Amino acid sequence: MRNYLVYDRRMAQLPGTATLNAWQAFLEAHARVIERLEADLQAERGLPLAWYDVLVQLSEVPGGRLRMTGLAGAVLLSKSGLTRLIDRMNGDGLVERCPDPGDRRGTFVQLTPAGLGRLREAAPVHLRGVQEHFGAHLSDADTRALATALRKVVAGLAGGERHDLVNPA
Amino acid sequence: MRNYLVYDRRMAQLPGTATLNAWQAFLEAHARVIERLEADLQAERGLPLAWYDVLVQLSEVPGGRLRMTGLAGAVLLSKSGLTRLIDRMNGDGLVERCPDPGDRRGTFVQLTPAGLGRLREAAPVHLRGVQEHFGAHLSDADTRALATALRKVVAGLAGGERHDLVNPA
DNA sequence: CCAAACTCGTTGTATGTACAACTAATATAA
DNA sequence: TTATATTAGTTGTACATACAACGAGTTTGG
Repeated sequence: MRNYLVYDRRMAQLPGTATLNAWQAFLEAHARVIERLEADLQAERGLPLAWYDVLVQLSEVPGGRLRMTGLAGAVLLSKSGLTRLIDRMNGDGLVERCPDPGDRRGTFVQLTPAGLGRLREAAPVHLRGVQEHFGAHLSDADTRALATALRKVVAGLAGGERHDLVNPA
Repeated sequence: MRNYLVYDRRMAQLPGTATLNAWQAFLEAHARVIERLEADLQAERGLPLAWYDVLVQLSEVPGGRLRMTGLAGAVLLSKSGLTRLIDRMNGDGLVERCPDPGDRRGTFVQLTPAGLGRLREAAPVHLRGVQEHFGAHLSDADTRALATALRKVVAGLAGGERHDLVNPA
């Protein structure tokens, strides 16, 4: 029986210099770009990046509404984190909570006209920032390579969930 | 007078689809990989990633000591955030505060033997995670392209600080 | 049907982080 | 030399987030 996969994993278990260099650049680029985007959006439109992210997710779905759990997944936040975030955004009138008639446990978060307005104001600032602080420094080839490589990472993580070897499902 | 630079910037002001794809992949990859690394290190060694980062920074400098401000910059934390983090790590005996004899305002953060021990235990877990969740999914070419591209982003940000056009320095 | 198991969202609580104000020490300049 | 400005680090306060426990609603198996 071939067991090269096990062997390969042992060989590949520790990252080499090239991987560590890429990892370090990845961390620093993320921290610095996010910091800049957050500062720009806050300074020019008074909007935290997390709020912008919620507005974008809602605006991209038909009806402008999502369930709490779905939205939490989309913006990479915990359920409780999203509850509080939606509290704050609701306080500012950017979203509303609506009951889900089909499942009375559930709550829809609905983008309001005011929320859409805020998003329309903020989007040019944010997109300019993405270009200025990220895209502008990359050649077309860089951009393609980056997207390709990082999609592999995301796909690999999704497919590489931890398995319980003692009690396999 | 040639003003194509101004023209170019206007043309390039908004990101195209390719840039947005790369940006989205970048965000998702970062969130998912960090989440996994944090969970692994916490589960297997009871060490938050932020603590690990401090230990690494201290271990990489001769004498195992850094000033608070320098360390704050290295781990991308605010001064006050670092004060509290060092409080906690000091409480666990992993670092110590030592006065700087040359500048009595200053404080050195000194890695303790216990801190070095924790780092030595944790490093294999963390490095395995970097390989498993990040490096393993990339070809050599991917890895090189990633490092190259992201270093350009970091360099571009460093050189592209915001200037105050009204009150130039 | 009904009871057990599950799911949805919120709440209590703890942790972590930032900003602004503060104290102490040092550097600068008249 | 002293007054002023600058720098290092800590502290008060507010905000943001996570985890665990919970109540309410829904699904599932018998």
